[in-house]
Amino acid sequence: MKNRLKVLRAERDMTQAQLADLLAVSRQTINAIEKGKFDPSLPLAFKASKLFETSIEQIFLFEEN
Amino acid sequence: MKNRLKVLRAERDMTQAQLADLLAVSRQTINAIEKGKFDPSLPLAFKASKLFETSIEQIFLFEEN
DNA sequence: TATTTGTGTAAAGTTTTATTTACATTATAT
DNA sequence: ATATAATGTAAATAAAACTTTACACAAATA
Repeated sequence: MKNRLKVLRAERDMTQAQLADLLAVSRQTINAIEKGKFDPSLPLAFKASKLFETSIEQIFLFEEN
Repeated sequence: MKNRLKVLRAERDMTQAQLADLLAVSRQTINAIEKGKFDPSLPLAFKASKLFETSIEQIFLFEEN
């Protein structure tokens, strides 16, 4: 699963730590998701979509397999 | 998190077991999600959205707290 | 009545997501 | 040049999602 978190952060001049705070997760979690180490939970994906005022589908790109 | 899986199934005359098969999870997982015992993973939410040809947001209703 | 089908649930175990602590590296600023 | 901020990563642990097996119950059906 790819995602646009890094770009969305950059557009808002936001650090991983700031995003982590806003989403109430650890900085390492944000880093791991950005680097594709694992997928966020659905609740976390929803929180990100609300924060960035867009849909989950516009942030996370699902790829089968 | 609420969801419309039961209705989406009913509209298609689909059992929990059939949906589980199509999403490649166990019947108990579908049941647990429908009953709100836990949230699906993001990949599973995506699979459901593709299967029902709609968005994640139209299937799963996020509620803070 | 007996059987089958669909659903609800529970316990034990595995896998995945997320945390905490910690340290290394890169870039920026003083 | 040195300090500071931001990022990458790793190991150990905790929490959540998911599996497997198993059983109970209600409704439909043979």
